[in-house]
Amino acid sequence: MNISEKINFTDTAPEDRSQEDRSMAIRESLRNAIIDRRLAPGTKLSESEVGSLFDVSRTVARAALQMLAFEGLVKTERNRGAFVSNPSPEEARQIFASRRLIEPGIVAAAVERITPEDIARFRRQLDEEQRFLNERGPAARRAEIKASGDFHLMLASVAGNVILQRFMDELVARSSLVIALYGRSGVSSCGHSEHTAVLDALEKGDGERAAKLMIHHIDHIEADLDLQLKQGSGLKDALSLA
Amino acid sequence: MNISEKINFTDTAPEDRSQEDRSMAIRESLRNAIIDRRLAPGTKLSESEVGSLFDVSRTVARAALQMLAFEGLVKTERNRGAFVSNPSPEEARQIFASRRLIEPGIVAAAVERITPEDIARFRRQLDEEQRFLNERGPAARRAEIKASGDFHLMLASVAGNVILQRFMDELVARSSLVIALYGRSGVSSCGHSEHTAVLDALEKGDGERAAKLMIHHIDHIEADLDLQLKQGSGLKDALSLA
DNA sequence: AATGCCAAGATTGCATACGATTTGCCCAAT
DNA sequence: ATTGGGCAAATCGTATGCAATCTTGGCATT
Repeated sequence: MNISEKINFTDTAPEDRSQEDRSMAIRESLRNAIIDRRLAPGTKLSESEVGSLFDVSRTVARAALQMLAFEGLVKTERNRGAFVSNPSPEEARQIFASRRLIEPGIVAAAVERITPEDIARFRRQLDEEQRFLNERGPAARRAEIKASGDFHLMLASVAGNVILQRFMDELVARSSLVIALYGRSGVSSCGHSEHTAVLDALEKGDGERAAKLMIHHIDHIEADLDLQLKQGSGLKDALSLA
Repeated sequence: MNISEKINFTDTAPEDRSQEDRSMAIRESLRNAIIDRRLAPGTKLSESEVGSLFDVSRTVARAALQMLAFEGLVKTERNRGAFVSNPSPEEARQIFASRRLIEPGIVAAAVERITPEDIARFRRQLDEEQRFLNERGPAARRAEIKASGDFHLMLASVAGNVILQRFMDELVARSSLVIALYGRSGVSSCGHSEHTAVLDALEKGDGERAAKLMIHHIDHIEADLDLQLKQGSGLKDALSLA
């Protein structure tokens, strides 16, 4: 099984100023492939394979994998390699608990700083989201998941706290993995209407309401998951070893 | 100027099971050196120097520096090297804003899970903190800052969310840097009595009150900073370049 | 004396080589 | 037929070498 066809090499931002760091570009590309499920959880990402795919040596491929490991998107096992993370139900719960804690604060900060231009950008983003929602096929599904996460990231961006923004980057990415593994209804996973409701409250300057809506939204996402089932890999988990 | 004397090679945990990863040990050692100010902000950490200090090649030293860069403790400039971070006042504000958001949630989670054994551990920790507070000299100051941060980390640990725990790891470490740069009264920086007050509320099961006390505590730490002054290095900052 | 320029030294970015560890397979022995 | 041992392939961990880039010191010029 080759992963080459799963990678979209045009992922790198067009404004790729002077190849700042090639490992960063590789990280972005792999990140995108993981969060919209072109790379399934458990997939092995060997250093040499990644390296030859991007025409770099193992050194720089390794750096990219280390970064992904740091943000929890891949897990590395010593002398074995890197694998796309397979978050456990417990991990999933902690991810959403963290989001429930952080996102209301982000909303509260955003309501103070959001501009009409921001609102317009959000509306465009939501339109696109809607578009993918109406389409069929796996590609549209992927795009929808991505767009849905982007809404939360845009919110973090206008909140203006780069640290929280980075935390959200990680949480949204890992949420995508969790939804891929445990999502049940799938399409309705990240209710589009709830995004617009949050945005409406923000536009009216009602931070309280926006924060409440956001919490409900996160609750709904988590409620759509089936976190009871043990993941299939079994044994290790069944025996709760390692 | 040699940094070798600033590093404490016994930092690595005694339970160093089978050298899991040498770069991790180096990271820990450097981290500790940074957060208790043996390495001042702005200090250059060259790959070869770090490597020879720990008797490893540049490859593994580099990995350690990359990890530290990821958690914001060092900044790397392309083709120039890695430097201990020099957080700006704005960064400092964002760090404390993040803590104000996250720590009350951690306290709320901790009150549900804390055990009498945990309480006893906390009391011992606070006693030690007090001990350092009474001593004089830079070594005691450093130990006090470290112990004060450890209180917050222990809290995150009993809260039981490993993701938030990692976020707090980063935030506490960066806070130490900020206090080193902008702290004014220094010793009273992280009021010891406020820690005991939080713990008392936790012991009584009063999560509401503990969370409120924690917010006030964070406010006090930040209020003790002087974030108006531009950092001394001048010029670059005065012109707000780079 | 101050400024601009150039070359030498130092340091990083990256690739590659080699040893160590793990995995998988094959074959023999029970 | 199943189990156990051992060898081979694959992959990772680490060191090191080379090219590119940046810094620094000195020298010439204004």
